[in-house]
Amino acid sequence: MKVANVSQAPAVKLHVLKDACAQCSARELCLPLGLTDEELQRLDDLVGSRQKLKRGEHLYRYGDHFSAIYAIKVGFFKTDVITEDGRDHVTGFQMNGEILGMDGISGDSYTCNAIALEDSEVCVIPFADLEHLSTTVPTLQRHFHRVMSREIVRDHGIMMLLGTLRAEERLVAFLLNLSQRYAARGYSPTEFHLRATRDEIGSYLGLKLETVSRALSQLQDSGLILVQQKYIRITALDGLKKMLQHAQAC
Amino acid sequence: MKVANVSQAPAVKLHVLKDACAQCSARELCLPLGLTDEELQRLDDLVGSRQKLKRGEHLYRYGDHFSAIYAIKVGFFKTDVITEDGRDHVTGFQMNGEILGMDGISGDSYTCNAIALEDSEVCVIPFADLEHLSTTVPTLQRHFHRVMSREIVRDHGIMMLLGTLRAEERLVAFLLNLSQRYAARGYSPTEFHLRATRDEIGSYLGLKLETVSRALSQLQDSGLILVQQKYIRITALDGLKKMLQHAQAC
DNA sequence: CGGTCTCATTGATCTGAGTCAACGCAGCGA
DNA sequence: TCGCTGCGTTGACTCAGATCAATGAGACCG
Repeated sequence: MKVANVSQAPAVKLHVLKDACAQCSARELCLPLGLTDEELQRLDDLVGSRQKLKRGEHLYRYGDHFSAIYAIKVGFFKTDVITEDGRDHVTGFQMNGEILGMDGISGDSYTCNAIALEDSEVCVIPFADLEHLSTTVPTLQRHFHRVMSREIVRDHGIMMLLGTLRAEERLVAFLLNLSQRYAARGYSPTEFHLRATRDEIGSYLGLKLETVSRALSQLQDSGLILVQQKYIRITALDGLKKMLQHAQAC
Repeated sequence: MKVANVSQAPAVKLHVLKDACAQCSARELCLPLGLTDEELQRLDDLVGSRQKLKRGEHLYRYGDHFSAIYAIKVGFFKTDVITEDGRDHVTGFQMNGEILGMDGISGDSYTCNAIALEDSEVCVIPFADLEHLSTTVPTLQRHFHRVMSREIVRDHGIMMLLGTLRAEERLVAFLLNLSQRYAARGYSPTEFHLRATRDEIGSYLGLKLETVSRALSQLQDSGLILVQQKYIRITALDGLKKMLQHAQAC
């Protein structure tokens, strides 16, 4: 019995390593950018555990005690905030290689809900450990700061979108953003499945679900995209991009 | 000549210290929270210099090379982004004790413009030095992460505002936010001068300047505030707060 | 396989905010 | 002092997107 356990231990360990940062397909987009093998190993050790979520499950909720950030290994998430008067608003959609939970750092509790929109898996990164490790691995520290900063820049972009674009333009910006992120992951930039409902997309873009539906239909009628429920195919990528560049003409 | 310089040096140094973090009125809101005297001294050394700006001057521009973040010592700023099609959008207003420039970390260049809305003074914090110091002062590292996270949370709040609130509610949220920030600085929470024009406020809130003007007039007619150009006096703070809580009833 | 549930589409109507335009006011410089 | 300029206010009209309502399309399940 004991012997069997010991002999199996290395196999288990090997399995863990196979899933770890060094082999992760999301690696390039996640934290471990430009680390040496040795540093990478230390990051592997840092990642406490992986966590699987079924579609619809919460990764964390508003008010939960903050102790970790999460790197999405596979899957698709949304984050939303609930206002005091009950309305909710989707603040973002996150896909593999992206980091969730940085909103929790400032007040030691999460300020939004993170919900899996499909079966997903995340790497749990205990935040205290990350801070500790980054004092001795400057590359990691630097990269983490970049990740947080990128989140700020991204949010500014959304604020701009919400503040200045019209309904159809918002949809176009949303689709182009997805396209570009899928491309960065080696997926098709012109063909993908929306994981979110029209309602969730509308909430994110500051529109009603009917408006989202109409805008999609209109883009289809213009011959720029093809829509079948959640399946989207971009048939004129340049056409979409031009819509944003010439937006002021309207 | 030489002797004179030498004898003056300490006096200058003293003057610098008088302005430094330990004595700064913005201290509590800025970076040096909960540092020991010795750590505070090291932060003082870190702050490379102070920089004065006249009203209307840029602290930095979109595309400028990033090398420092800025702590506002006195004054009031706005940040804005310009879209590819020429429209611009105000992403935030910053006051003393707040940090500017974190958008520049991710891409080594600033992604927005920071403009003084009144004569201002900032502390220049070379970012490389900050990162270096924070590897040996955990409190500083922690606090900096909190500051970045708070920026993310704040942005989520604005996204919610832009996505779900109606014009008048946005104005109310804006005024309450200013009120609360002035209160945190020991100024009156019910009486202050707007530093921004109606156009800038409108851009920030995703409204046109006429709508901002109308909404202010309407709030005044409702007896909640008093408006005289840029001077604002909140006469019913609770009334304003209730407007946001009961917003869904509309 | 029919019933139910969720999500999406489309049409008709309404309305809040945008647009256009006129006017007022304060500050500034000649 | 006057006229200019930038900013703010207010009114009349328009329109993009919200609202209300009906219908359709899958997915799931007993």
